[in-house]
Amino acid sequence: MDFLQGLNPQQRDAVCHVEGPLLILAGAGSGKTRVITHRIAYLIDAVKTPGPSILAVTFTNKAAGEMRDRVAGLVGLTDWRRSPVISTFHSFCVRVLRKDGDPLSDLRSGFRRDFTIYDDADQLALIKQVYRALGLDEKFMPYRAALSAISHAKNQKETPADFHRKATDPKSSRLAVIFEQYEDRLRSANALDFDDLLLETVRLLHYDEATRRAYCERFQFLMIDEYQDTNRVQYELMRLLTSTHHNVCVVGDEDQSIYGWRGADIRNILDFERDFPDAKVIRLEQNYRSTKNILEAASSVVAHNKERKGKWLWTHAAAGERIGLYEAWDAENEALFIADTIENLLRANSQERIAVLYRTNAQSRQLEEALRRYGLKYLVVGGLSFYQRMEIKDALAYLKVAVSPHDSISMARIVNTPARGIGKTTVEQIERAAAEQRVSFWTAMGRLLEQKQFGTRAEAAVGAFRRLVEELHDAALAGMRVDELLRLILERTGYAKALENEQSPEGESRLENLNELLNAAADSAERGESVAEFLDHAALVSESDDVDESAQISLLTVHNAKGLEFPVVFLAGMEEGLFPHSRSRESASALEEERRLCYVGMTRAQKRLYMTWARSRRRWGGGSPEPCQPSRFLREVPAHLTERLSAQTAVSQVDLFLEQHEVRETVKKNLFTGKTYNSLDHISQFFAERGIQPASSPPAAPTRVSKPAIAPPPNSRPGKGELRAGATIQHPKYGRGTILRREGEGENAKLTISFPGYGLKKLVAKFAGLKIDE
DNA sequence: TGATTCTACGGTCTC
DNA sequence: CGTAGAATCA
Repeated sequence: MDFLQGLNPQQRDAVCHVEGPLLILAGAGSGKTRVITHRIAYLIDAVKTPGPSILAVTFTNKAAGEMRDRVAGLVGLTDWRRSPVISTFHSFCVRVLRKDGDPLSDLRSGFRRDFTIYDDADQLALIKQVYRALGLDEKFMPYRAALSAISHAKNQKETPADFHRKATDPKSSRLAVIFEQYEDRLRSANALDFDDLLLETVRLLHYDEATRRAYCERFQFLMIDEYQDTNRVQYELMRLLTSTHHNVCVVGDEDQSIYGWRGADIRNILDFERDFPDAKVIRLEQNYRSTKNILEAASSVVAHNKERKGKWLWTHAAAGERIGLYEAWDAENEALFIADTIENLLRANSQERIAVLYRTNAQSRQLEEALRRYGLKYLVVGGLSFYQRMEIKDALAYLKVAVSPHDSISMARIVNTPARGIGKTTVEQIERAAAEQRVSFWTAMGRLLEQKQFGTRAEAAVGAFRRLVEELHDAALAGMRVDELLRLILERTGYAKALENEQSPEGESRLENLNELLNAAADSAERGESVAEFLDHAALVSESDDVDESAQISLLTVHNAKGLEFPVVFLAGMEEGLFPHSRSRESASALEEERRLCYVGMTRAQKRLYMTWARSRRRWGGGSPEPCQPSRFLREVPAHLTERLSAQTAVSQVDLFLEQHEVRETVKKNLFTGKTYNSLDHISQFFAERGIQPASSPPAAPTRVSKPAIAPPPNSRPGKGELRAGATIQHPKYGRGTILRREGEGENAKLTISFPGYGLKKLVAKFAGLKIDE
């Protein structure tokens, strides 16, 4: 097969370049992925490079999966042993550490290859624990701010000791203590956070020459996608992996660098030629995606930036329609305009794919409401993802604990879930002991138990819990399949039972989700993966991995839209303070990043681009609307490329005070069941990662959810002299009532009782002081 | 002890 | 408006 067929001269140059460093500056829509995949195929097929000696790194699992599929399609590889390694930075590092991480225990106390990964929810829980231990609350500094300070420090290779040394005021020395405890706790839990995955891999390769040499020899060719978004640590990793050869090809676009706040260092791409003086630079400037007008508008905006290498994209495409500008009265009107326009577009072409992009997730709600009023189906990307759901996090926490009982964050999550009588005081007691003795929660719990430090009630509860964890841990050690282990967990912990007993639509939905997780676990086990591997996958899925491009109408943040394209794009909320965001106003470089973000948004559009703004917008629910100024980015679009739009008649006709409430309710409900309804499909797809090409996904499911019926109370079975369902009782305050439901046994049983005139009450038998009516 | 209600507070993007 | 933590109640 000829991999050069259908490529333009620059693309062809890039594909044929074999030895030595290569920088590809690939403008938006210039066929970047095509070049990367063809180059890999070329290396394998024409240069006869063995697949496994090629490493290609991307930022998202989705991008990696797509690339794998496309390469496989080009060279017809079905045997994974001959395939190139295509993965994300994070997955790659996890693989290295799990396989060859042993020497790291010299550098990091307590490190073992069976470490757990802390995702950002875990990190948040961890920092909260640290705060609590130090008697701090968010008034000192928001959790997120502390985490981001720590993350930045780590990425600069700063230690808590450095922080202490630099600390001049009480606040920064307090922060140093937080940092120190955070790190301590990670170590005693044998856990690595996202930063650590990269950082420790770098330290390992730096420290252990044999390992480094092995990896350098194995990977003769290294390719890095989205190079403009790499941070300093990723850069170092790249340098280490190319320390014996310089066969590194990086692909990026400085105009699309939008992750500076996350530590991406734009210098990495700006300075590549200085780092590798013999680098060849290829510019891909022909755009194959957008119309001339859209391309020119976007280029004009980004041209206002100073920090760039400078390139000007061109296209053979026709001018196309002009950029539609709409000025709305308020945010609601803006949303209705968008919904109305979409309806018209769909009437003209029912197959049209449309995206509504916005700066902040909070904007999605109003847009959702408007689309619902029009009865339009849509898909929100990046809401609550499958793995962030409570029941899924709980189940995964149990799995993590089964694998590694020292994982204190997971332990804290499940120690009393479902409720088993280990209350706040007991948990605090154990946590205090753990912090004092610098051991894990699990170890501390065992010690306290042996020293008989608990009261009788707590002792029984903790003892039972310990036996439960031991049982699960033994099962995990014995190599039980992950789906069986999960089933065991759900059964032995009473988790599934508790949900069944709820008899509520919500409980049912949670059970369904857990079933879905079981399916994924079964698939994973079928592929011969261990429990730990299953957990690694779960930790490394990201929001943007479940973007479903086949959905007709997508709502997503501009950040999430990176790498995607849509025939029609709306950019909503183009206002000063929102886009560019108010947080970026002080710094020139932050403002440039906002501008690049705007550029990314605009260049997602193929045929038609709309930009809208509202003259007033309320910051949140109850507050009063605040006046807004149009975004400066709107002024940076040359006037001759735009057309002003006015509201369609339909918009003013929509009058919905009555409907509004209902719509709100529906949206709310949907937050629970429907918002990411597609991620259920995607989870199995994700776990099938290396597997078969997924069948093209069906269009988005209808989002008009029917209200779930309230479950009727279970049949009453009258019993004599007992607090049974159906019994009639007397309450000191509420008088006569009927027991509808009973949960649990003995004096701790919870009773749901209907009192005429007072409604339903949930009471605990031993506190309620009930008398049975004869 | 655990569930429910109340209150105070606050907002980017997220591997 | 939504959330998280505190206060309250049974």
